[in-house]
Amino acid sequence: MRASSYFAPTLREVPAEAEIPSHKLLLRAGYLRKLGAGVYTYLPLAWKVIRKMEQVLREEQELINCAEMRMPTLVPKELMEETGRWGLDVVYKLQDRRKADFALGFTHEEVITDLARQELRSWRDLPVMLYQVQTKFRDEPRPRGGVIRTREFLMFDAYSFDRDVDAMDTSYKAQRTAYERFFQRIGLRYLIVDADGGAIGDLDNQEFMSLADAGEDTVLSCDSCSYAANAEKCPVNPPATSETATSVSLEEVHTPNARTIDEVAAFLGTASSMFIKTLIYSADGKPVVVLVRGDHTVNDVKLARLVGAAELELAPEAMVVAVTGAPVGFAGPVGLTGVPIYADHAVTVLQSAVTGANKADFHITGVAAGRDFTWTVAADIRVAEDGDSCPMCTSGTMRTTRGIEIGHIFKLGDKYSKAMQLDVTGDDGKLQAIQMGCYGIGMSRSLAAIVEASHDKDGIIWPISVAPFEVSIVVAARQDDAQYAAADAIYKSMKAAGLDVYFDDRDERAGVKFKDADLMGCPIRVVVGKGLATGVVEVKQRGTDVVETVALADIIQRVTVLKQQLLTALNPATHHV
RNA sequence: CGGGGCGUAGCGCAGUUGGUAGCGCGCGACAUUUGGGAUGUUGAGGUCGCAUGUUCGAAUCAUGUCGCCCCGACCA
Repeated sequence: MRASSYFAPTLREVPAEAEIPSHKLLLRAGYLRKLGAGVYTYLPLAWKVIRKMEQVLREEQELINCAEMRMPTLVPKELMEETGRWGLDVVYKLQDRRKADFALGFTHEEVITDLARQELRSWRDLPVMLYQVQTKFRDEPRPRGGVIRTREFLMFDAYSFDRDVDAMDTSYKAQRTAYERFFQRIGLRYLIVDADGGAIGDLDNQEFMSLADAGEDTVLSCDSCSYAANAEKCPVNPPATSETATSVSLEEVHTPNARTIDEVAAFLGTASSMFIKTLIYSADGKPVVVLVRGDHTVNDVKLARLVGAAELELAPEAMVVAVTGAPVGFAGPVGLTGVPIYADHAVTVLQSAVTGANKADFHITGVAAGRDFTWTVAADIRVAEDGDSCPMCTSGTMRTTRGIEIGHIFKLGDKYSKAMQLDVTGDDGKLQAIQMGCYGIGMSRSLAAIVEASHDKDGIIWPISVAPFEVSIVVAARQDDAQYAAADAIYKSMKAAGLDVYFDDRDERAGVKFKDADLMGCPIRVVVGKGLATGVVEVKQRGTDVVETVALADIIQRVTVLKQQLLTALNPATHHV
């Protein structure tokens, strides 16, 4: 491709809307433009990267016998109602001229399951794995981070259909391997973490996380074993030792205007870890009391699963007053009756704690768990934190980092097949529900994740497997006939040699072209300039400062070898994450 | 949806006590330059997000509204 007739509008200044590196660079380097909040146009460069990612994905899916297909974007309301998802807030809805309702596909379990139940008859038809790469629509409450979370985005989604749980496990593992190879080949380092399945279910599911400061998720990983989990999933070990019982007695203390843990802790001069944080939740409209240590945070996901509530949120003020008899900020477990009390393990060993007195402007000190209050259920309901002991190997320590969720694989079991009567005749002649799995990769998000992980102050540094161009040629002085002729000849022969090459033949000053080349981020740069007088050109790898001088006659050969080396470095057989 | 911030030229921004708009970059032309975002001369480009109101007069004040960004909620 010749720059003189290409469309890659670069910006010298960073648009005010961008904050994270990938967003800034993708805008500046001419990959993306915003149309509205969470709605982006992928300019030629970005689209080319996406297409290259897709190609790698296709090769890997082919290896596990997963076939590409394409489902509609318009999904009839009736189908969505079968699984109860028509009413979800994230669904974009529209009507046709006959007033028929449709959803814009935000995922395709319903469509694929409908197809499968019409076509799959016998266990002999299984297994089947299918995938597509398609635009998804979700009415996100808050799009953010450029292309990290958008309302319209490109996603790979695959679905597996198996006769039983063992076969489903096999499909799940095959996809996991395909994912590992895919991410390695596109040069994106990742961590596989245990995750919460959200509304889709609570069977085995794992997320592929690209570690980045701009990530939306908190990831905990063990510094000793290989265990890692999303913070919303990560189990917390119960306290190893219980505190020795003390004979401190209860004392009511006046704490005027001190409502938060920090305020009361400062007022009393007591550490927040000695507090019992008492929160009133509304679980499907009914009050529930939750106790965690003052320095801990309630894990809403764990709590919702424990309580078994569909809707769980902090109770409105009126409910708090009704339950505790005090305004918000003075709740405590002592003397609370008639409401289920869920206590985190860490709370059940406290022996001289501070908590609210269920009375305005008063707290109680010297509170002993078991002696002064009891609980309905003691469980793990707090968010895991940096420094916690590992729930798997118990000898390691968990450390936190931020991560971008680039892939998620799920075992669905029979959740959708039962809801939608997807069954086949088994080898015993009886109908049985199919075991499903579903697998997703955020393509546009992965694009951003690569940039987050691979850039410097000058621009993007693409892994060669997905770079928009493998090589970029810069003619230092376009108006020098000899230079231009040489560069043009190199360009043509590189194309003939099968290299994906970008030729910056614009009549710009050399500096401008160098800056743009760095921004764009192609892995190999060839400069045709002064050296031409002695028959040489320069070769430089993006991200390094080593400049190689290569004889004109050897340039194709040299660049081809370099390309091969860079590709080999990304090969799953040799590339260890 | 709650909290905070911002809407003025393609991009980044300024605009005083209310008097009908400016700077830098970018863009066009010309000249001089030419290996890391050149310099000079000159030129084009704006219903100041939108609406209503106050006023002789509104980018500026008031009310409303729309949009965008960040934090939180939310995120199959």
